[in-house]
Amino acid sequence: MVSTRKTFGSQQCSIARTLDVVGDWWTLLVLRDVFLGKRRFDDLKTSLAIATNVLTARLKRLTDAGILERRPYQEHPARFEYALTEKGRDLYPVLIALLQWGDRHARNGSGDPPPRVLIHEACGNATHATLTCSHCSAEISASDARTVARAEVSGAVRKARETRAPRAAKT
Amino acid sequence: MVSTRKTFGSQQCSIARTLDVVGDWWTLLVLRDVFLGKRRFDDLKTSLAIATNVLTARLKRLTDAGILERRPYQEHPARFEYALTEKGRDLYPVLIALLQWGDRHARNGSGDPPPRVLIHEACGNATHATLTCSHCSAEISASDARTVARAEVSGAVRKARETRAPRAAKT
DNA sequence: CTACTAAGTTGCTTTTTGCAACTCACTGTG
DNA sequence: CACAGTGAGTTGCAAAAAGCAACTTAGTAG
Repeated sequence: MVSTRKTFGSQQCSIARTLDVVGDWWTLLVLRDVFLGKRRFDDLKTSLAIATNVLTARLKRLTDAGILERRPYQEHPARFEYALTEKGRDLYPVLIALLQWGDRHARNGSGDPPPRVLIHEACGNATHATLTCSHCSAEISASDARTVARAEVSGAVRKARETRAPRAAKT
Repeated sequence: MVSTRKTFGSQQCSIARTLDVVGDWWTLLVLRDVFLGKRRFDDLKTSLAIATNVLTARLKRLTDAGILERRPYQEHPARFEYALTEKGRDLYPVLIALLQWGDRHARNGSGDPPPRVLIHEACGNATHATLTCSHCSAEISASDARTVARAEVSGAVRKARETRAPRAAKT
């Protein structure tokens, strides 16, 4: 069917499972457009220059996955729009992370400034989003975080508490 | 050519350009493993159960893109390892965002707890990373942020400052 | 009744994957 | 040095997706 050539979904890894739902060429771009407010088939089709069958398949997958909700916005010629569910809205950080990496590292050769700027309306500023620790509010980077298997958790936390930054041993 | 069926790279959008480099089935999983400390061809191959030619292609693309650096770790049988460059390390937020979404929303049916837990070594806690505004340090969510074209920036910021949350008009 | 639009389907061609088998360079062992 | 062994790939081929264009269905506007 549409899905998994190698079923990432069954892997024991949340990243793999996320990619299983959302990790192909078009899906994240469709979501980008939905976050930008495009919710209709034709808007998406035009904006993405995507083949209709592919768009159909993506919307179906996203709807099946509970990321989008398909609902009619008019009865008689039965027209539908696709809105983000909460599950879908939770993908925002992923999009923002991609956006910011692109802004910093994927200027298309010509050194243009990034075409879109992130505005945080709550505070009214053009902003730059950072990933911060829910505990200490410091920015998290690859060098001071790591993931450990759940089973090792208590030990790992204890270890980190004792020795403060053991720089992840080998891994 | 390895590349782009529909050249996202040329699009005026940082998300599209990022996905152009990193947005296919395997690439992010390869990076996940590199972040977990796997740096050798065979480790990656085994861990991902990926076909060698596909892995070769991915590593080459990532290396060409400046995300990984290929360097010899021994001379005589000329063996190489792949290390993250700074550009590569900057993809960490993307992986974390995917990880957390998966933890919350892509439990594989069985309701298992997420298999890996994020530890912030600087503070020693199992943590949950949030996206926060570099200005006001508040958490950023889809509903209180939006992106605007660079050209409109000064106006948009001014508007947001004045009216605090105009909910992104139409787009 | 004709033209037109939104939202898809269907069918067919071109690309990409996935897989297995093969090469190449070197190692360590006797 | 002959010989099995290993890491890092290539090459070739069958199968799966993606791209493209034409067709359908349902309803509106004139």
